[in-house]
Amino acid sequence: MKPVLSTKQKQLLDTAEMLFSRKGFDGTSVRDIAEAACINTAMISYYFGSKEKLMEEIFERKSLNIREKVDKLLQDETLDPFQKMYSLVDEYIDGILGSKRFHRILLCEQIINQNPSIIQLVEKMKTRNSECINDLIRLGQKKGLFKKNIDIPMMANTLVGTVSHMLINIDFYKKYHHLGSLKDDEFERIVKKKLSIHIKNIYKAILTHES
Amino acid sequence: MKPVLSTKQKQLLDTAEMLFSRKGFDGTSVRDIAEAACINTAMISYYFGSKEKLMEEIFERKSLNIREKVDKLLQDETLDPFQKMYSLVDEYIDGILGSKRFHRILLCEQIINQNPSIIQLVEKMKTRNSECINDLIRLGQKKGLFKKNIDIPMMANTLVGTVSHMLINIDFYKKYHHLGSLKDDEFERIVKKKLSIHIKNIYKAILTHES
DNA sequence: TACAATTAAACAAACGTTTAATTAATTTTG
DNA sequence: CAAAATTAATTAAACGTTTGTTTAATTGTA
Repeated sequence: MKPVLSTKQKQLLDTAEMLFSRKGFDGTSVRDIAEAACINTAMISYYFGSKEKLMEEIFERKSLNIREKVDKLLQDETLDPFQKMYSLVDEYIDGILGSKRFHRILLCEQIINQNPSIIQLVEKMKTRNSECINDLIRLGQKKGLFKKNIDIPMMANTLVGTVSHMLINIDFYKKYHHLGSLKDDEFERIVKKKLSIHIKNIYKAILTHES
Repeated sequence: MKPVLSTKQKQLLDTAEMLFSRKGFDGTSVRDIAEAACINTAMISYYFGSKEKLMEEIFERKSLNIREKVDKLLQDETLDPFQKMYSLVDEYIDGILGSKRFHRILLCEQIINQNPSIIQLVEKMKTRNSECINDLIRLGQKKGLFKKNIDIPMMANTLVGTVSHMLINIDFYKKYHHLGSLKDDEFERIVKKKLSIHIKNIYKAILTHES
């Protein structure tokens, strides 16, 4: 487990995450971060070693890991395979929209692969999360409820792709539905609900209908 | 119409696009670009005015605009609304996967909004392309083939999100399906085909089934 | 007294852009 | 048509900033 951080360290990580998500890693200077956090610039190297390692720290602390929750889902005998898949969908929606700033950074960082430690971390995360969907789908297939020949990474792709793209287009979405007057948390609730229904419909169709 | 470019100008734009898509705008220096293109650094300012304007030039020349093609689709009376939607899906797949480098830059740039001209350009592109899907869906609804109450931006979101996320995860996808030995163009053909079938299935389900 | 936290200043390197000089290409002129 | 004049293309060097990091001195705390 990662060591506990001081108030100032948390403040730096949080400010850095905020700036990285808005201006990108290379578009944010250590002076930007320090100034926004009202902390001396030298403290970043003092605490984390370097700007790169600060970024790694963010990734290590924020990576979405749903393995534990899926294990519980797999064992839960009160839920049928569909309900389990639906729970997974909601886990992803909550996980991604619940930490928008990190997942915006993640999106950029997946394209601009530079830091080897981060590449490795993301790769591991992808593999684990991919296995989760895999396990749940295999279960449904074993019970004869899901059809065979399902392109599992394509399923994952649509789930993460749809939610991630909402992250990018959320302002456009707000405008289109004339929801500008809504409070942020209320709008967020609606978006999550809409995404949830939408993706569950898709999953149901793909998992059952013959093509 | 944009003026014709010299060989060197095209070379610089192409090299810049390649580097921006791999290292990001801020992660790429003008010296990087010039060196990779074997052209003197000063030529970038000489030709384009600045690094920023070079980026704008890339966007102006590569932006995906499917309005024309959709207009033709709308008028084509040999196709039913489903076939028209399916054509749109393939247009997006070809458009995005056909210029991967630009669309990787676009993904990053949508998150890291900095350059006002590019924000405006992307906004316009989104609106136009969104209207296209809108028109096609309204047509199907008018003919009584598509169900009512379709969340159109959510449809667009799934289309673009799924294809864009493939752009990010294409190596992972290749590995998963053990297609590493395939030639690039052959693999690309397969991915496009798989995406096409997958998204058309989704669209068919959403456009017809009652939820 | 010792150790941790914090600071302002300094560091070399890299950044985007401009300059002034030179070479290449084109146009004008006799 | 060739020489001269003009414009365009290209170059190496320099410009002033900004970059991430380190230093050495100072303050706070146990």
